[in-house]
Amino acid sequence: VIQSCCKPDQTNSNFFQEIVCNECSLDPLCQVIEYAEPGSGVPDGILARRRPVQRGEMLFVMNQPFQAIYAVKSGSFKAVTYDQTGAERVVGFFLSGDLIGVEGMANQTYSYGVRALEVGSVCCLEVDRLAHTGRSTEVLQGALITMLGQEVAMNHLVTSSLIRQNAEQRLGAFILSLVRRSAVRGLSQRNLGLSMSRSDMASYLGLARETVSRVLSRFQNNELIRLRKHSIEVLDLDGLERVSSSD
Amino acid sequence: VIQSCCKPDQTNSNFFQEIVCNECSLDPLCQVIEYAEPGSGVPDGILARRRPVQRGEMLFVMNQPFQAIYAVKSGSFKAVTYDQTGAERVVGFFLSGDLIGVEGMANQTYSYGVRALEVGSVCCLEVDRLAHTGRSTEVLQGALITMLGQEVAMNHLVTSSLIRQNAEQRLGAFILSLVRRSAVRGLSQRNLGLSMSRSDMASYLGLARETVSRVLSRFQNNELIRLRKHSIEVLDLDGLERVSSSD
DNA sequence: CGCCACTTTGATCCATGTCAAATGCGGTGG
DNA sequence: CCACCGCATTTGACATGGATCAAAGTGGCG
Repeated sequence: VIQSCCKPDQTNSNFFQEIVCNECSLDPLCQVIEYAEPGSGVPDGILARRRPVQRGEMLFVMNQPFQAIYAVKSGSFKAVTYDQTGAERVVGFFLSGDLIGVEGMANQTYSYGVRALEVGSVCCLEVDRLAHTGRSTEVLQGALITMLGQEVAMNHLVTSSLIRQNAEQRLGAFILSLVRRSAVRGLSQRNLGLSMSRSDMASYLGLARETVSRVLSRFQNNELIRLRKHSIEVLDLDGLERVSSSD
Repeated sequence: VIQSCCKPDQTNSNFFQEIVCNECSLDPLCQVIEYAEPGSGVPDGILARRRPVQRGEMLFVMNQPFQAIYAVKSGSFKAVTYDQTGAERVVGFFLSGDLIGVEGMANQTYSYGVRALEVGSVCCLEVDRLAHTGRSTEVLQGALITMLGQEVAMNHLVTSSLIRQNAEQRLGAFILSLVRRSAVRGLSQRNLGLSMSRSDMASYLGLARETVSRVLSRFQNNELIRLRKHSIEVLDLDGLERVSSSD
């Protein structure tokens, strides 16, 4: 029997709430794998397997040769590159159900590194081995093209809006994107885990740490959100939409 | 005989310098087509054909169903989206040899419109018909994945740097990107055609028109470039690299 | 309990957006 | 060929959002 991400390795006990497979971005690929012909020479348990990760652990580093794509089952991650001075630049966050590393497949190299923001677990699909599974390749490629295309389309939007938004709009939109991603996964839309530091958010949004802090405080004063230690409670969705989209 | 972009339709006389096929981004796909089996049922001249475009003409509009990918043979184009107020937002430029519309393939919809900045010509590859050419599909998909992956990787870079660069850095990097694209195509690296307006550049870079004007003037005063009517002469490449990368 | 990293808050300065006016350029009609 | 008009570009003056520097507050962990 082929080991897919839907059949977690029993040795990996995991105490955290995990996203179920049919809400997982990797699922289409897992499906493909399930449908691969028996006897295609694929060793059991190779294609997708669960793996726990520690806080701070790197899934892979920038410029490392491409090996696998990952699906986040629980926890959260940040994608980082480095500027000339060696300072970390956050270029993205990954939450439960997100796919990590898809675009590395094209260049055979990861264009950024990925670090875990908290303990969690991932499903790991070793694509180079998958290439030998026979006729499933075409279907896999189709799925991949769709994912890449969506990423490109989304990126265009994100880029072109981020660049001309002010600090309130960027942070509002950022929070809303977290809310929406929570909603898609069926999680609470009021309470958002905020596993990344203010510095990470600032780096991602192209703002100074202090500005992030100030704007979040302002949001709280205006009763749009309530700040907690490592989470925020969303009080006024409409209000957030208003500040983030006045464009 | 299959009509590829390498065999321009004689009825389309074109007076402008065109990029040769082996420098064209579409060439890998054209190659695939050449290698498609004879008798595969593909009508002659359908796969890729040359087409002239007028200044201001739209290749396709935003949200239009995906039909074809284009390769720029001559001329230049801008990709545009629209904000809530209906104002145009430039999200990219396409020059000779560039591919247009690749990511539309994934979603079956173009995520932006494309307008010609000057007279020119394109090769037009109608992908939906290509899907019926038989076994070439897998190779085509491979090429497509590579292109999309590169686009995603490049976008990550562009996004994450644009957002935290100041006006000089953005414009310097923009000019350098034009220089590099010229170099790849074997064109002059000193004289750059600047077919887009200052407003287009400003929109693309997320700056005010006035700021673009001021910074270009500053560049000229510092003898980095010389401004012409619709072109710029690059005087000091190293200087440009210096202003654009101090990050 | 105390250290250290992170966050918040305050004060100041500068880059860039905005408004306004001048200049330049291409096209059109006389 | 010239005069005029409209539009793009340039230049100037000013206002302000956010970066930067500085310092105080907060929380986690040994």
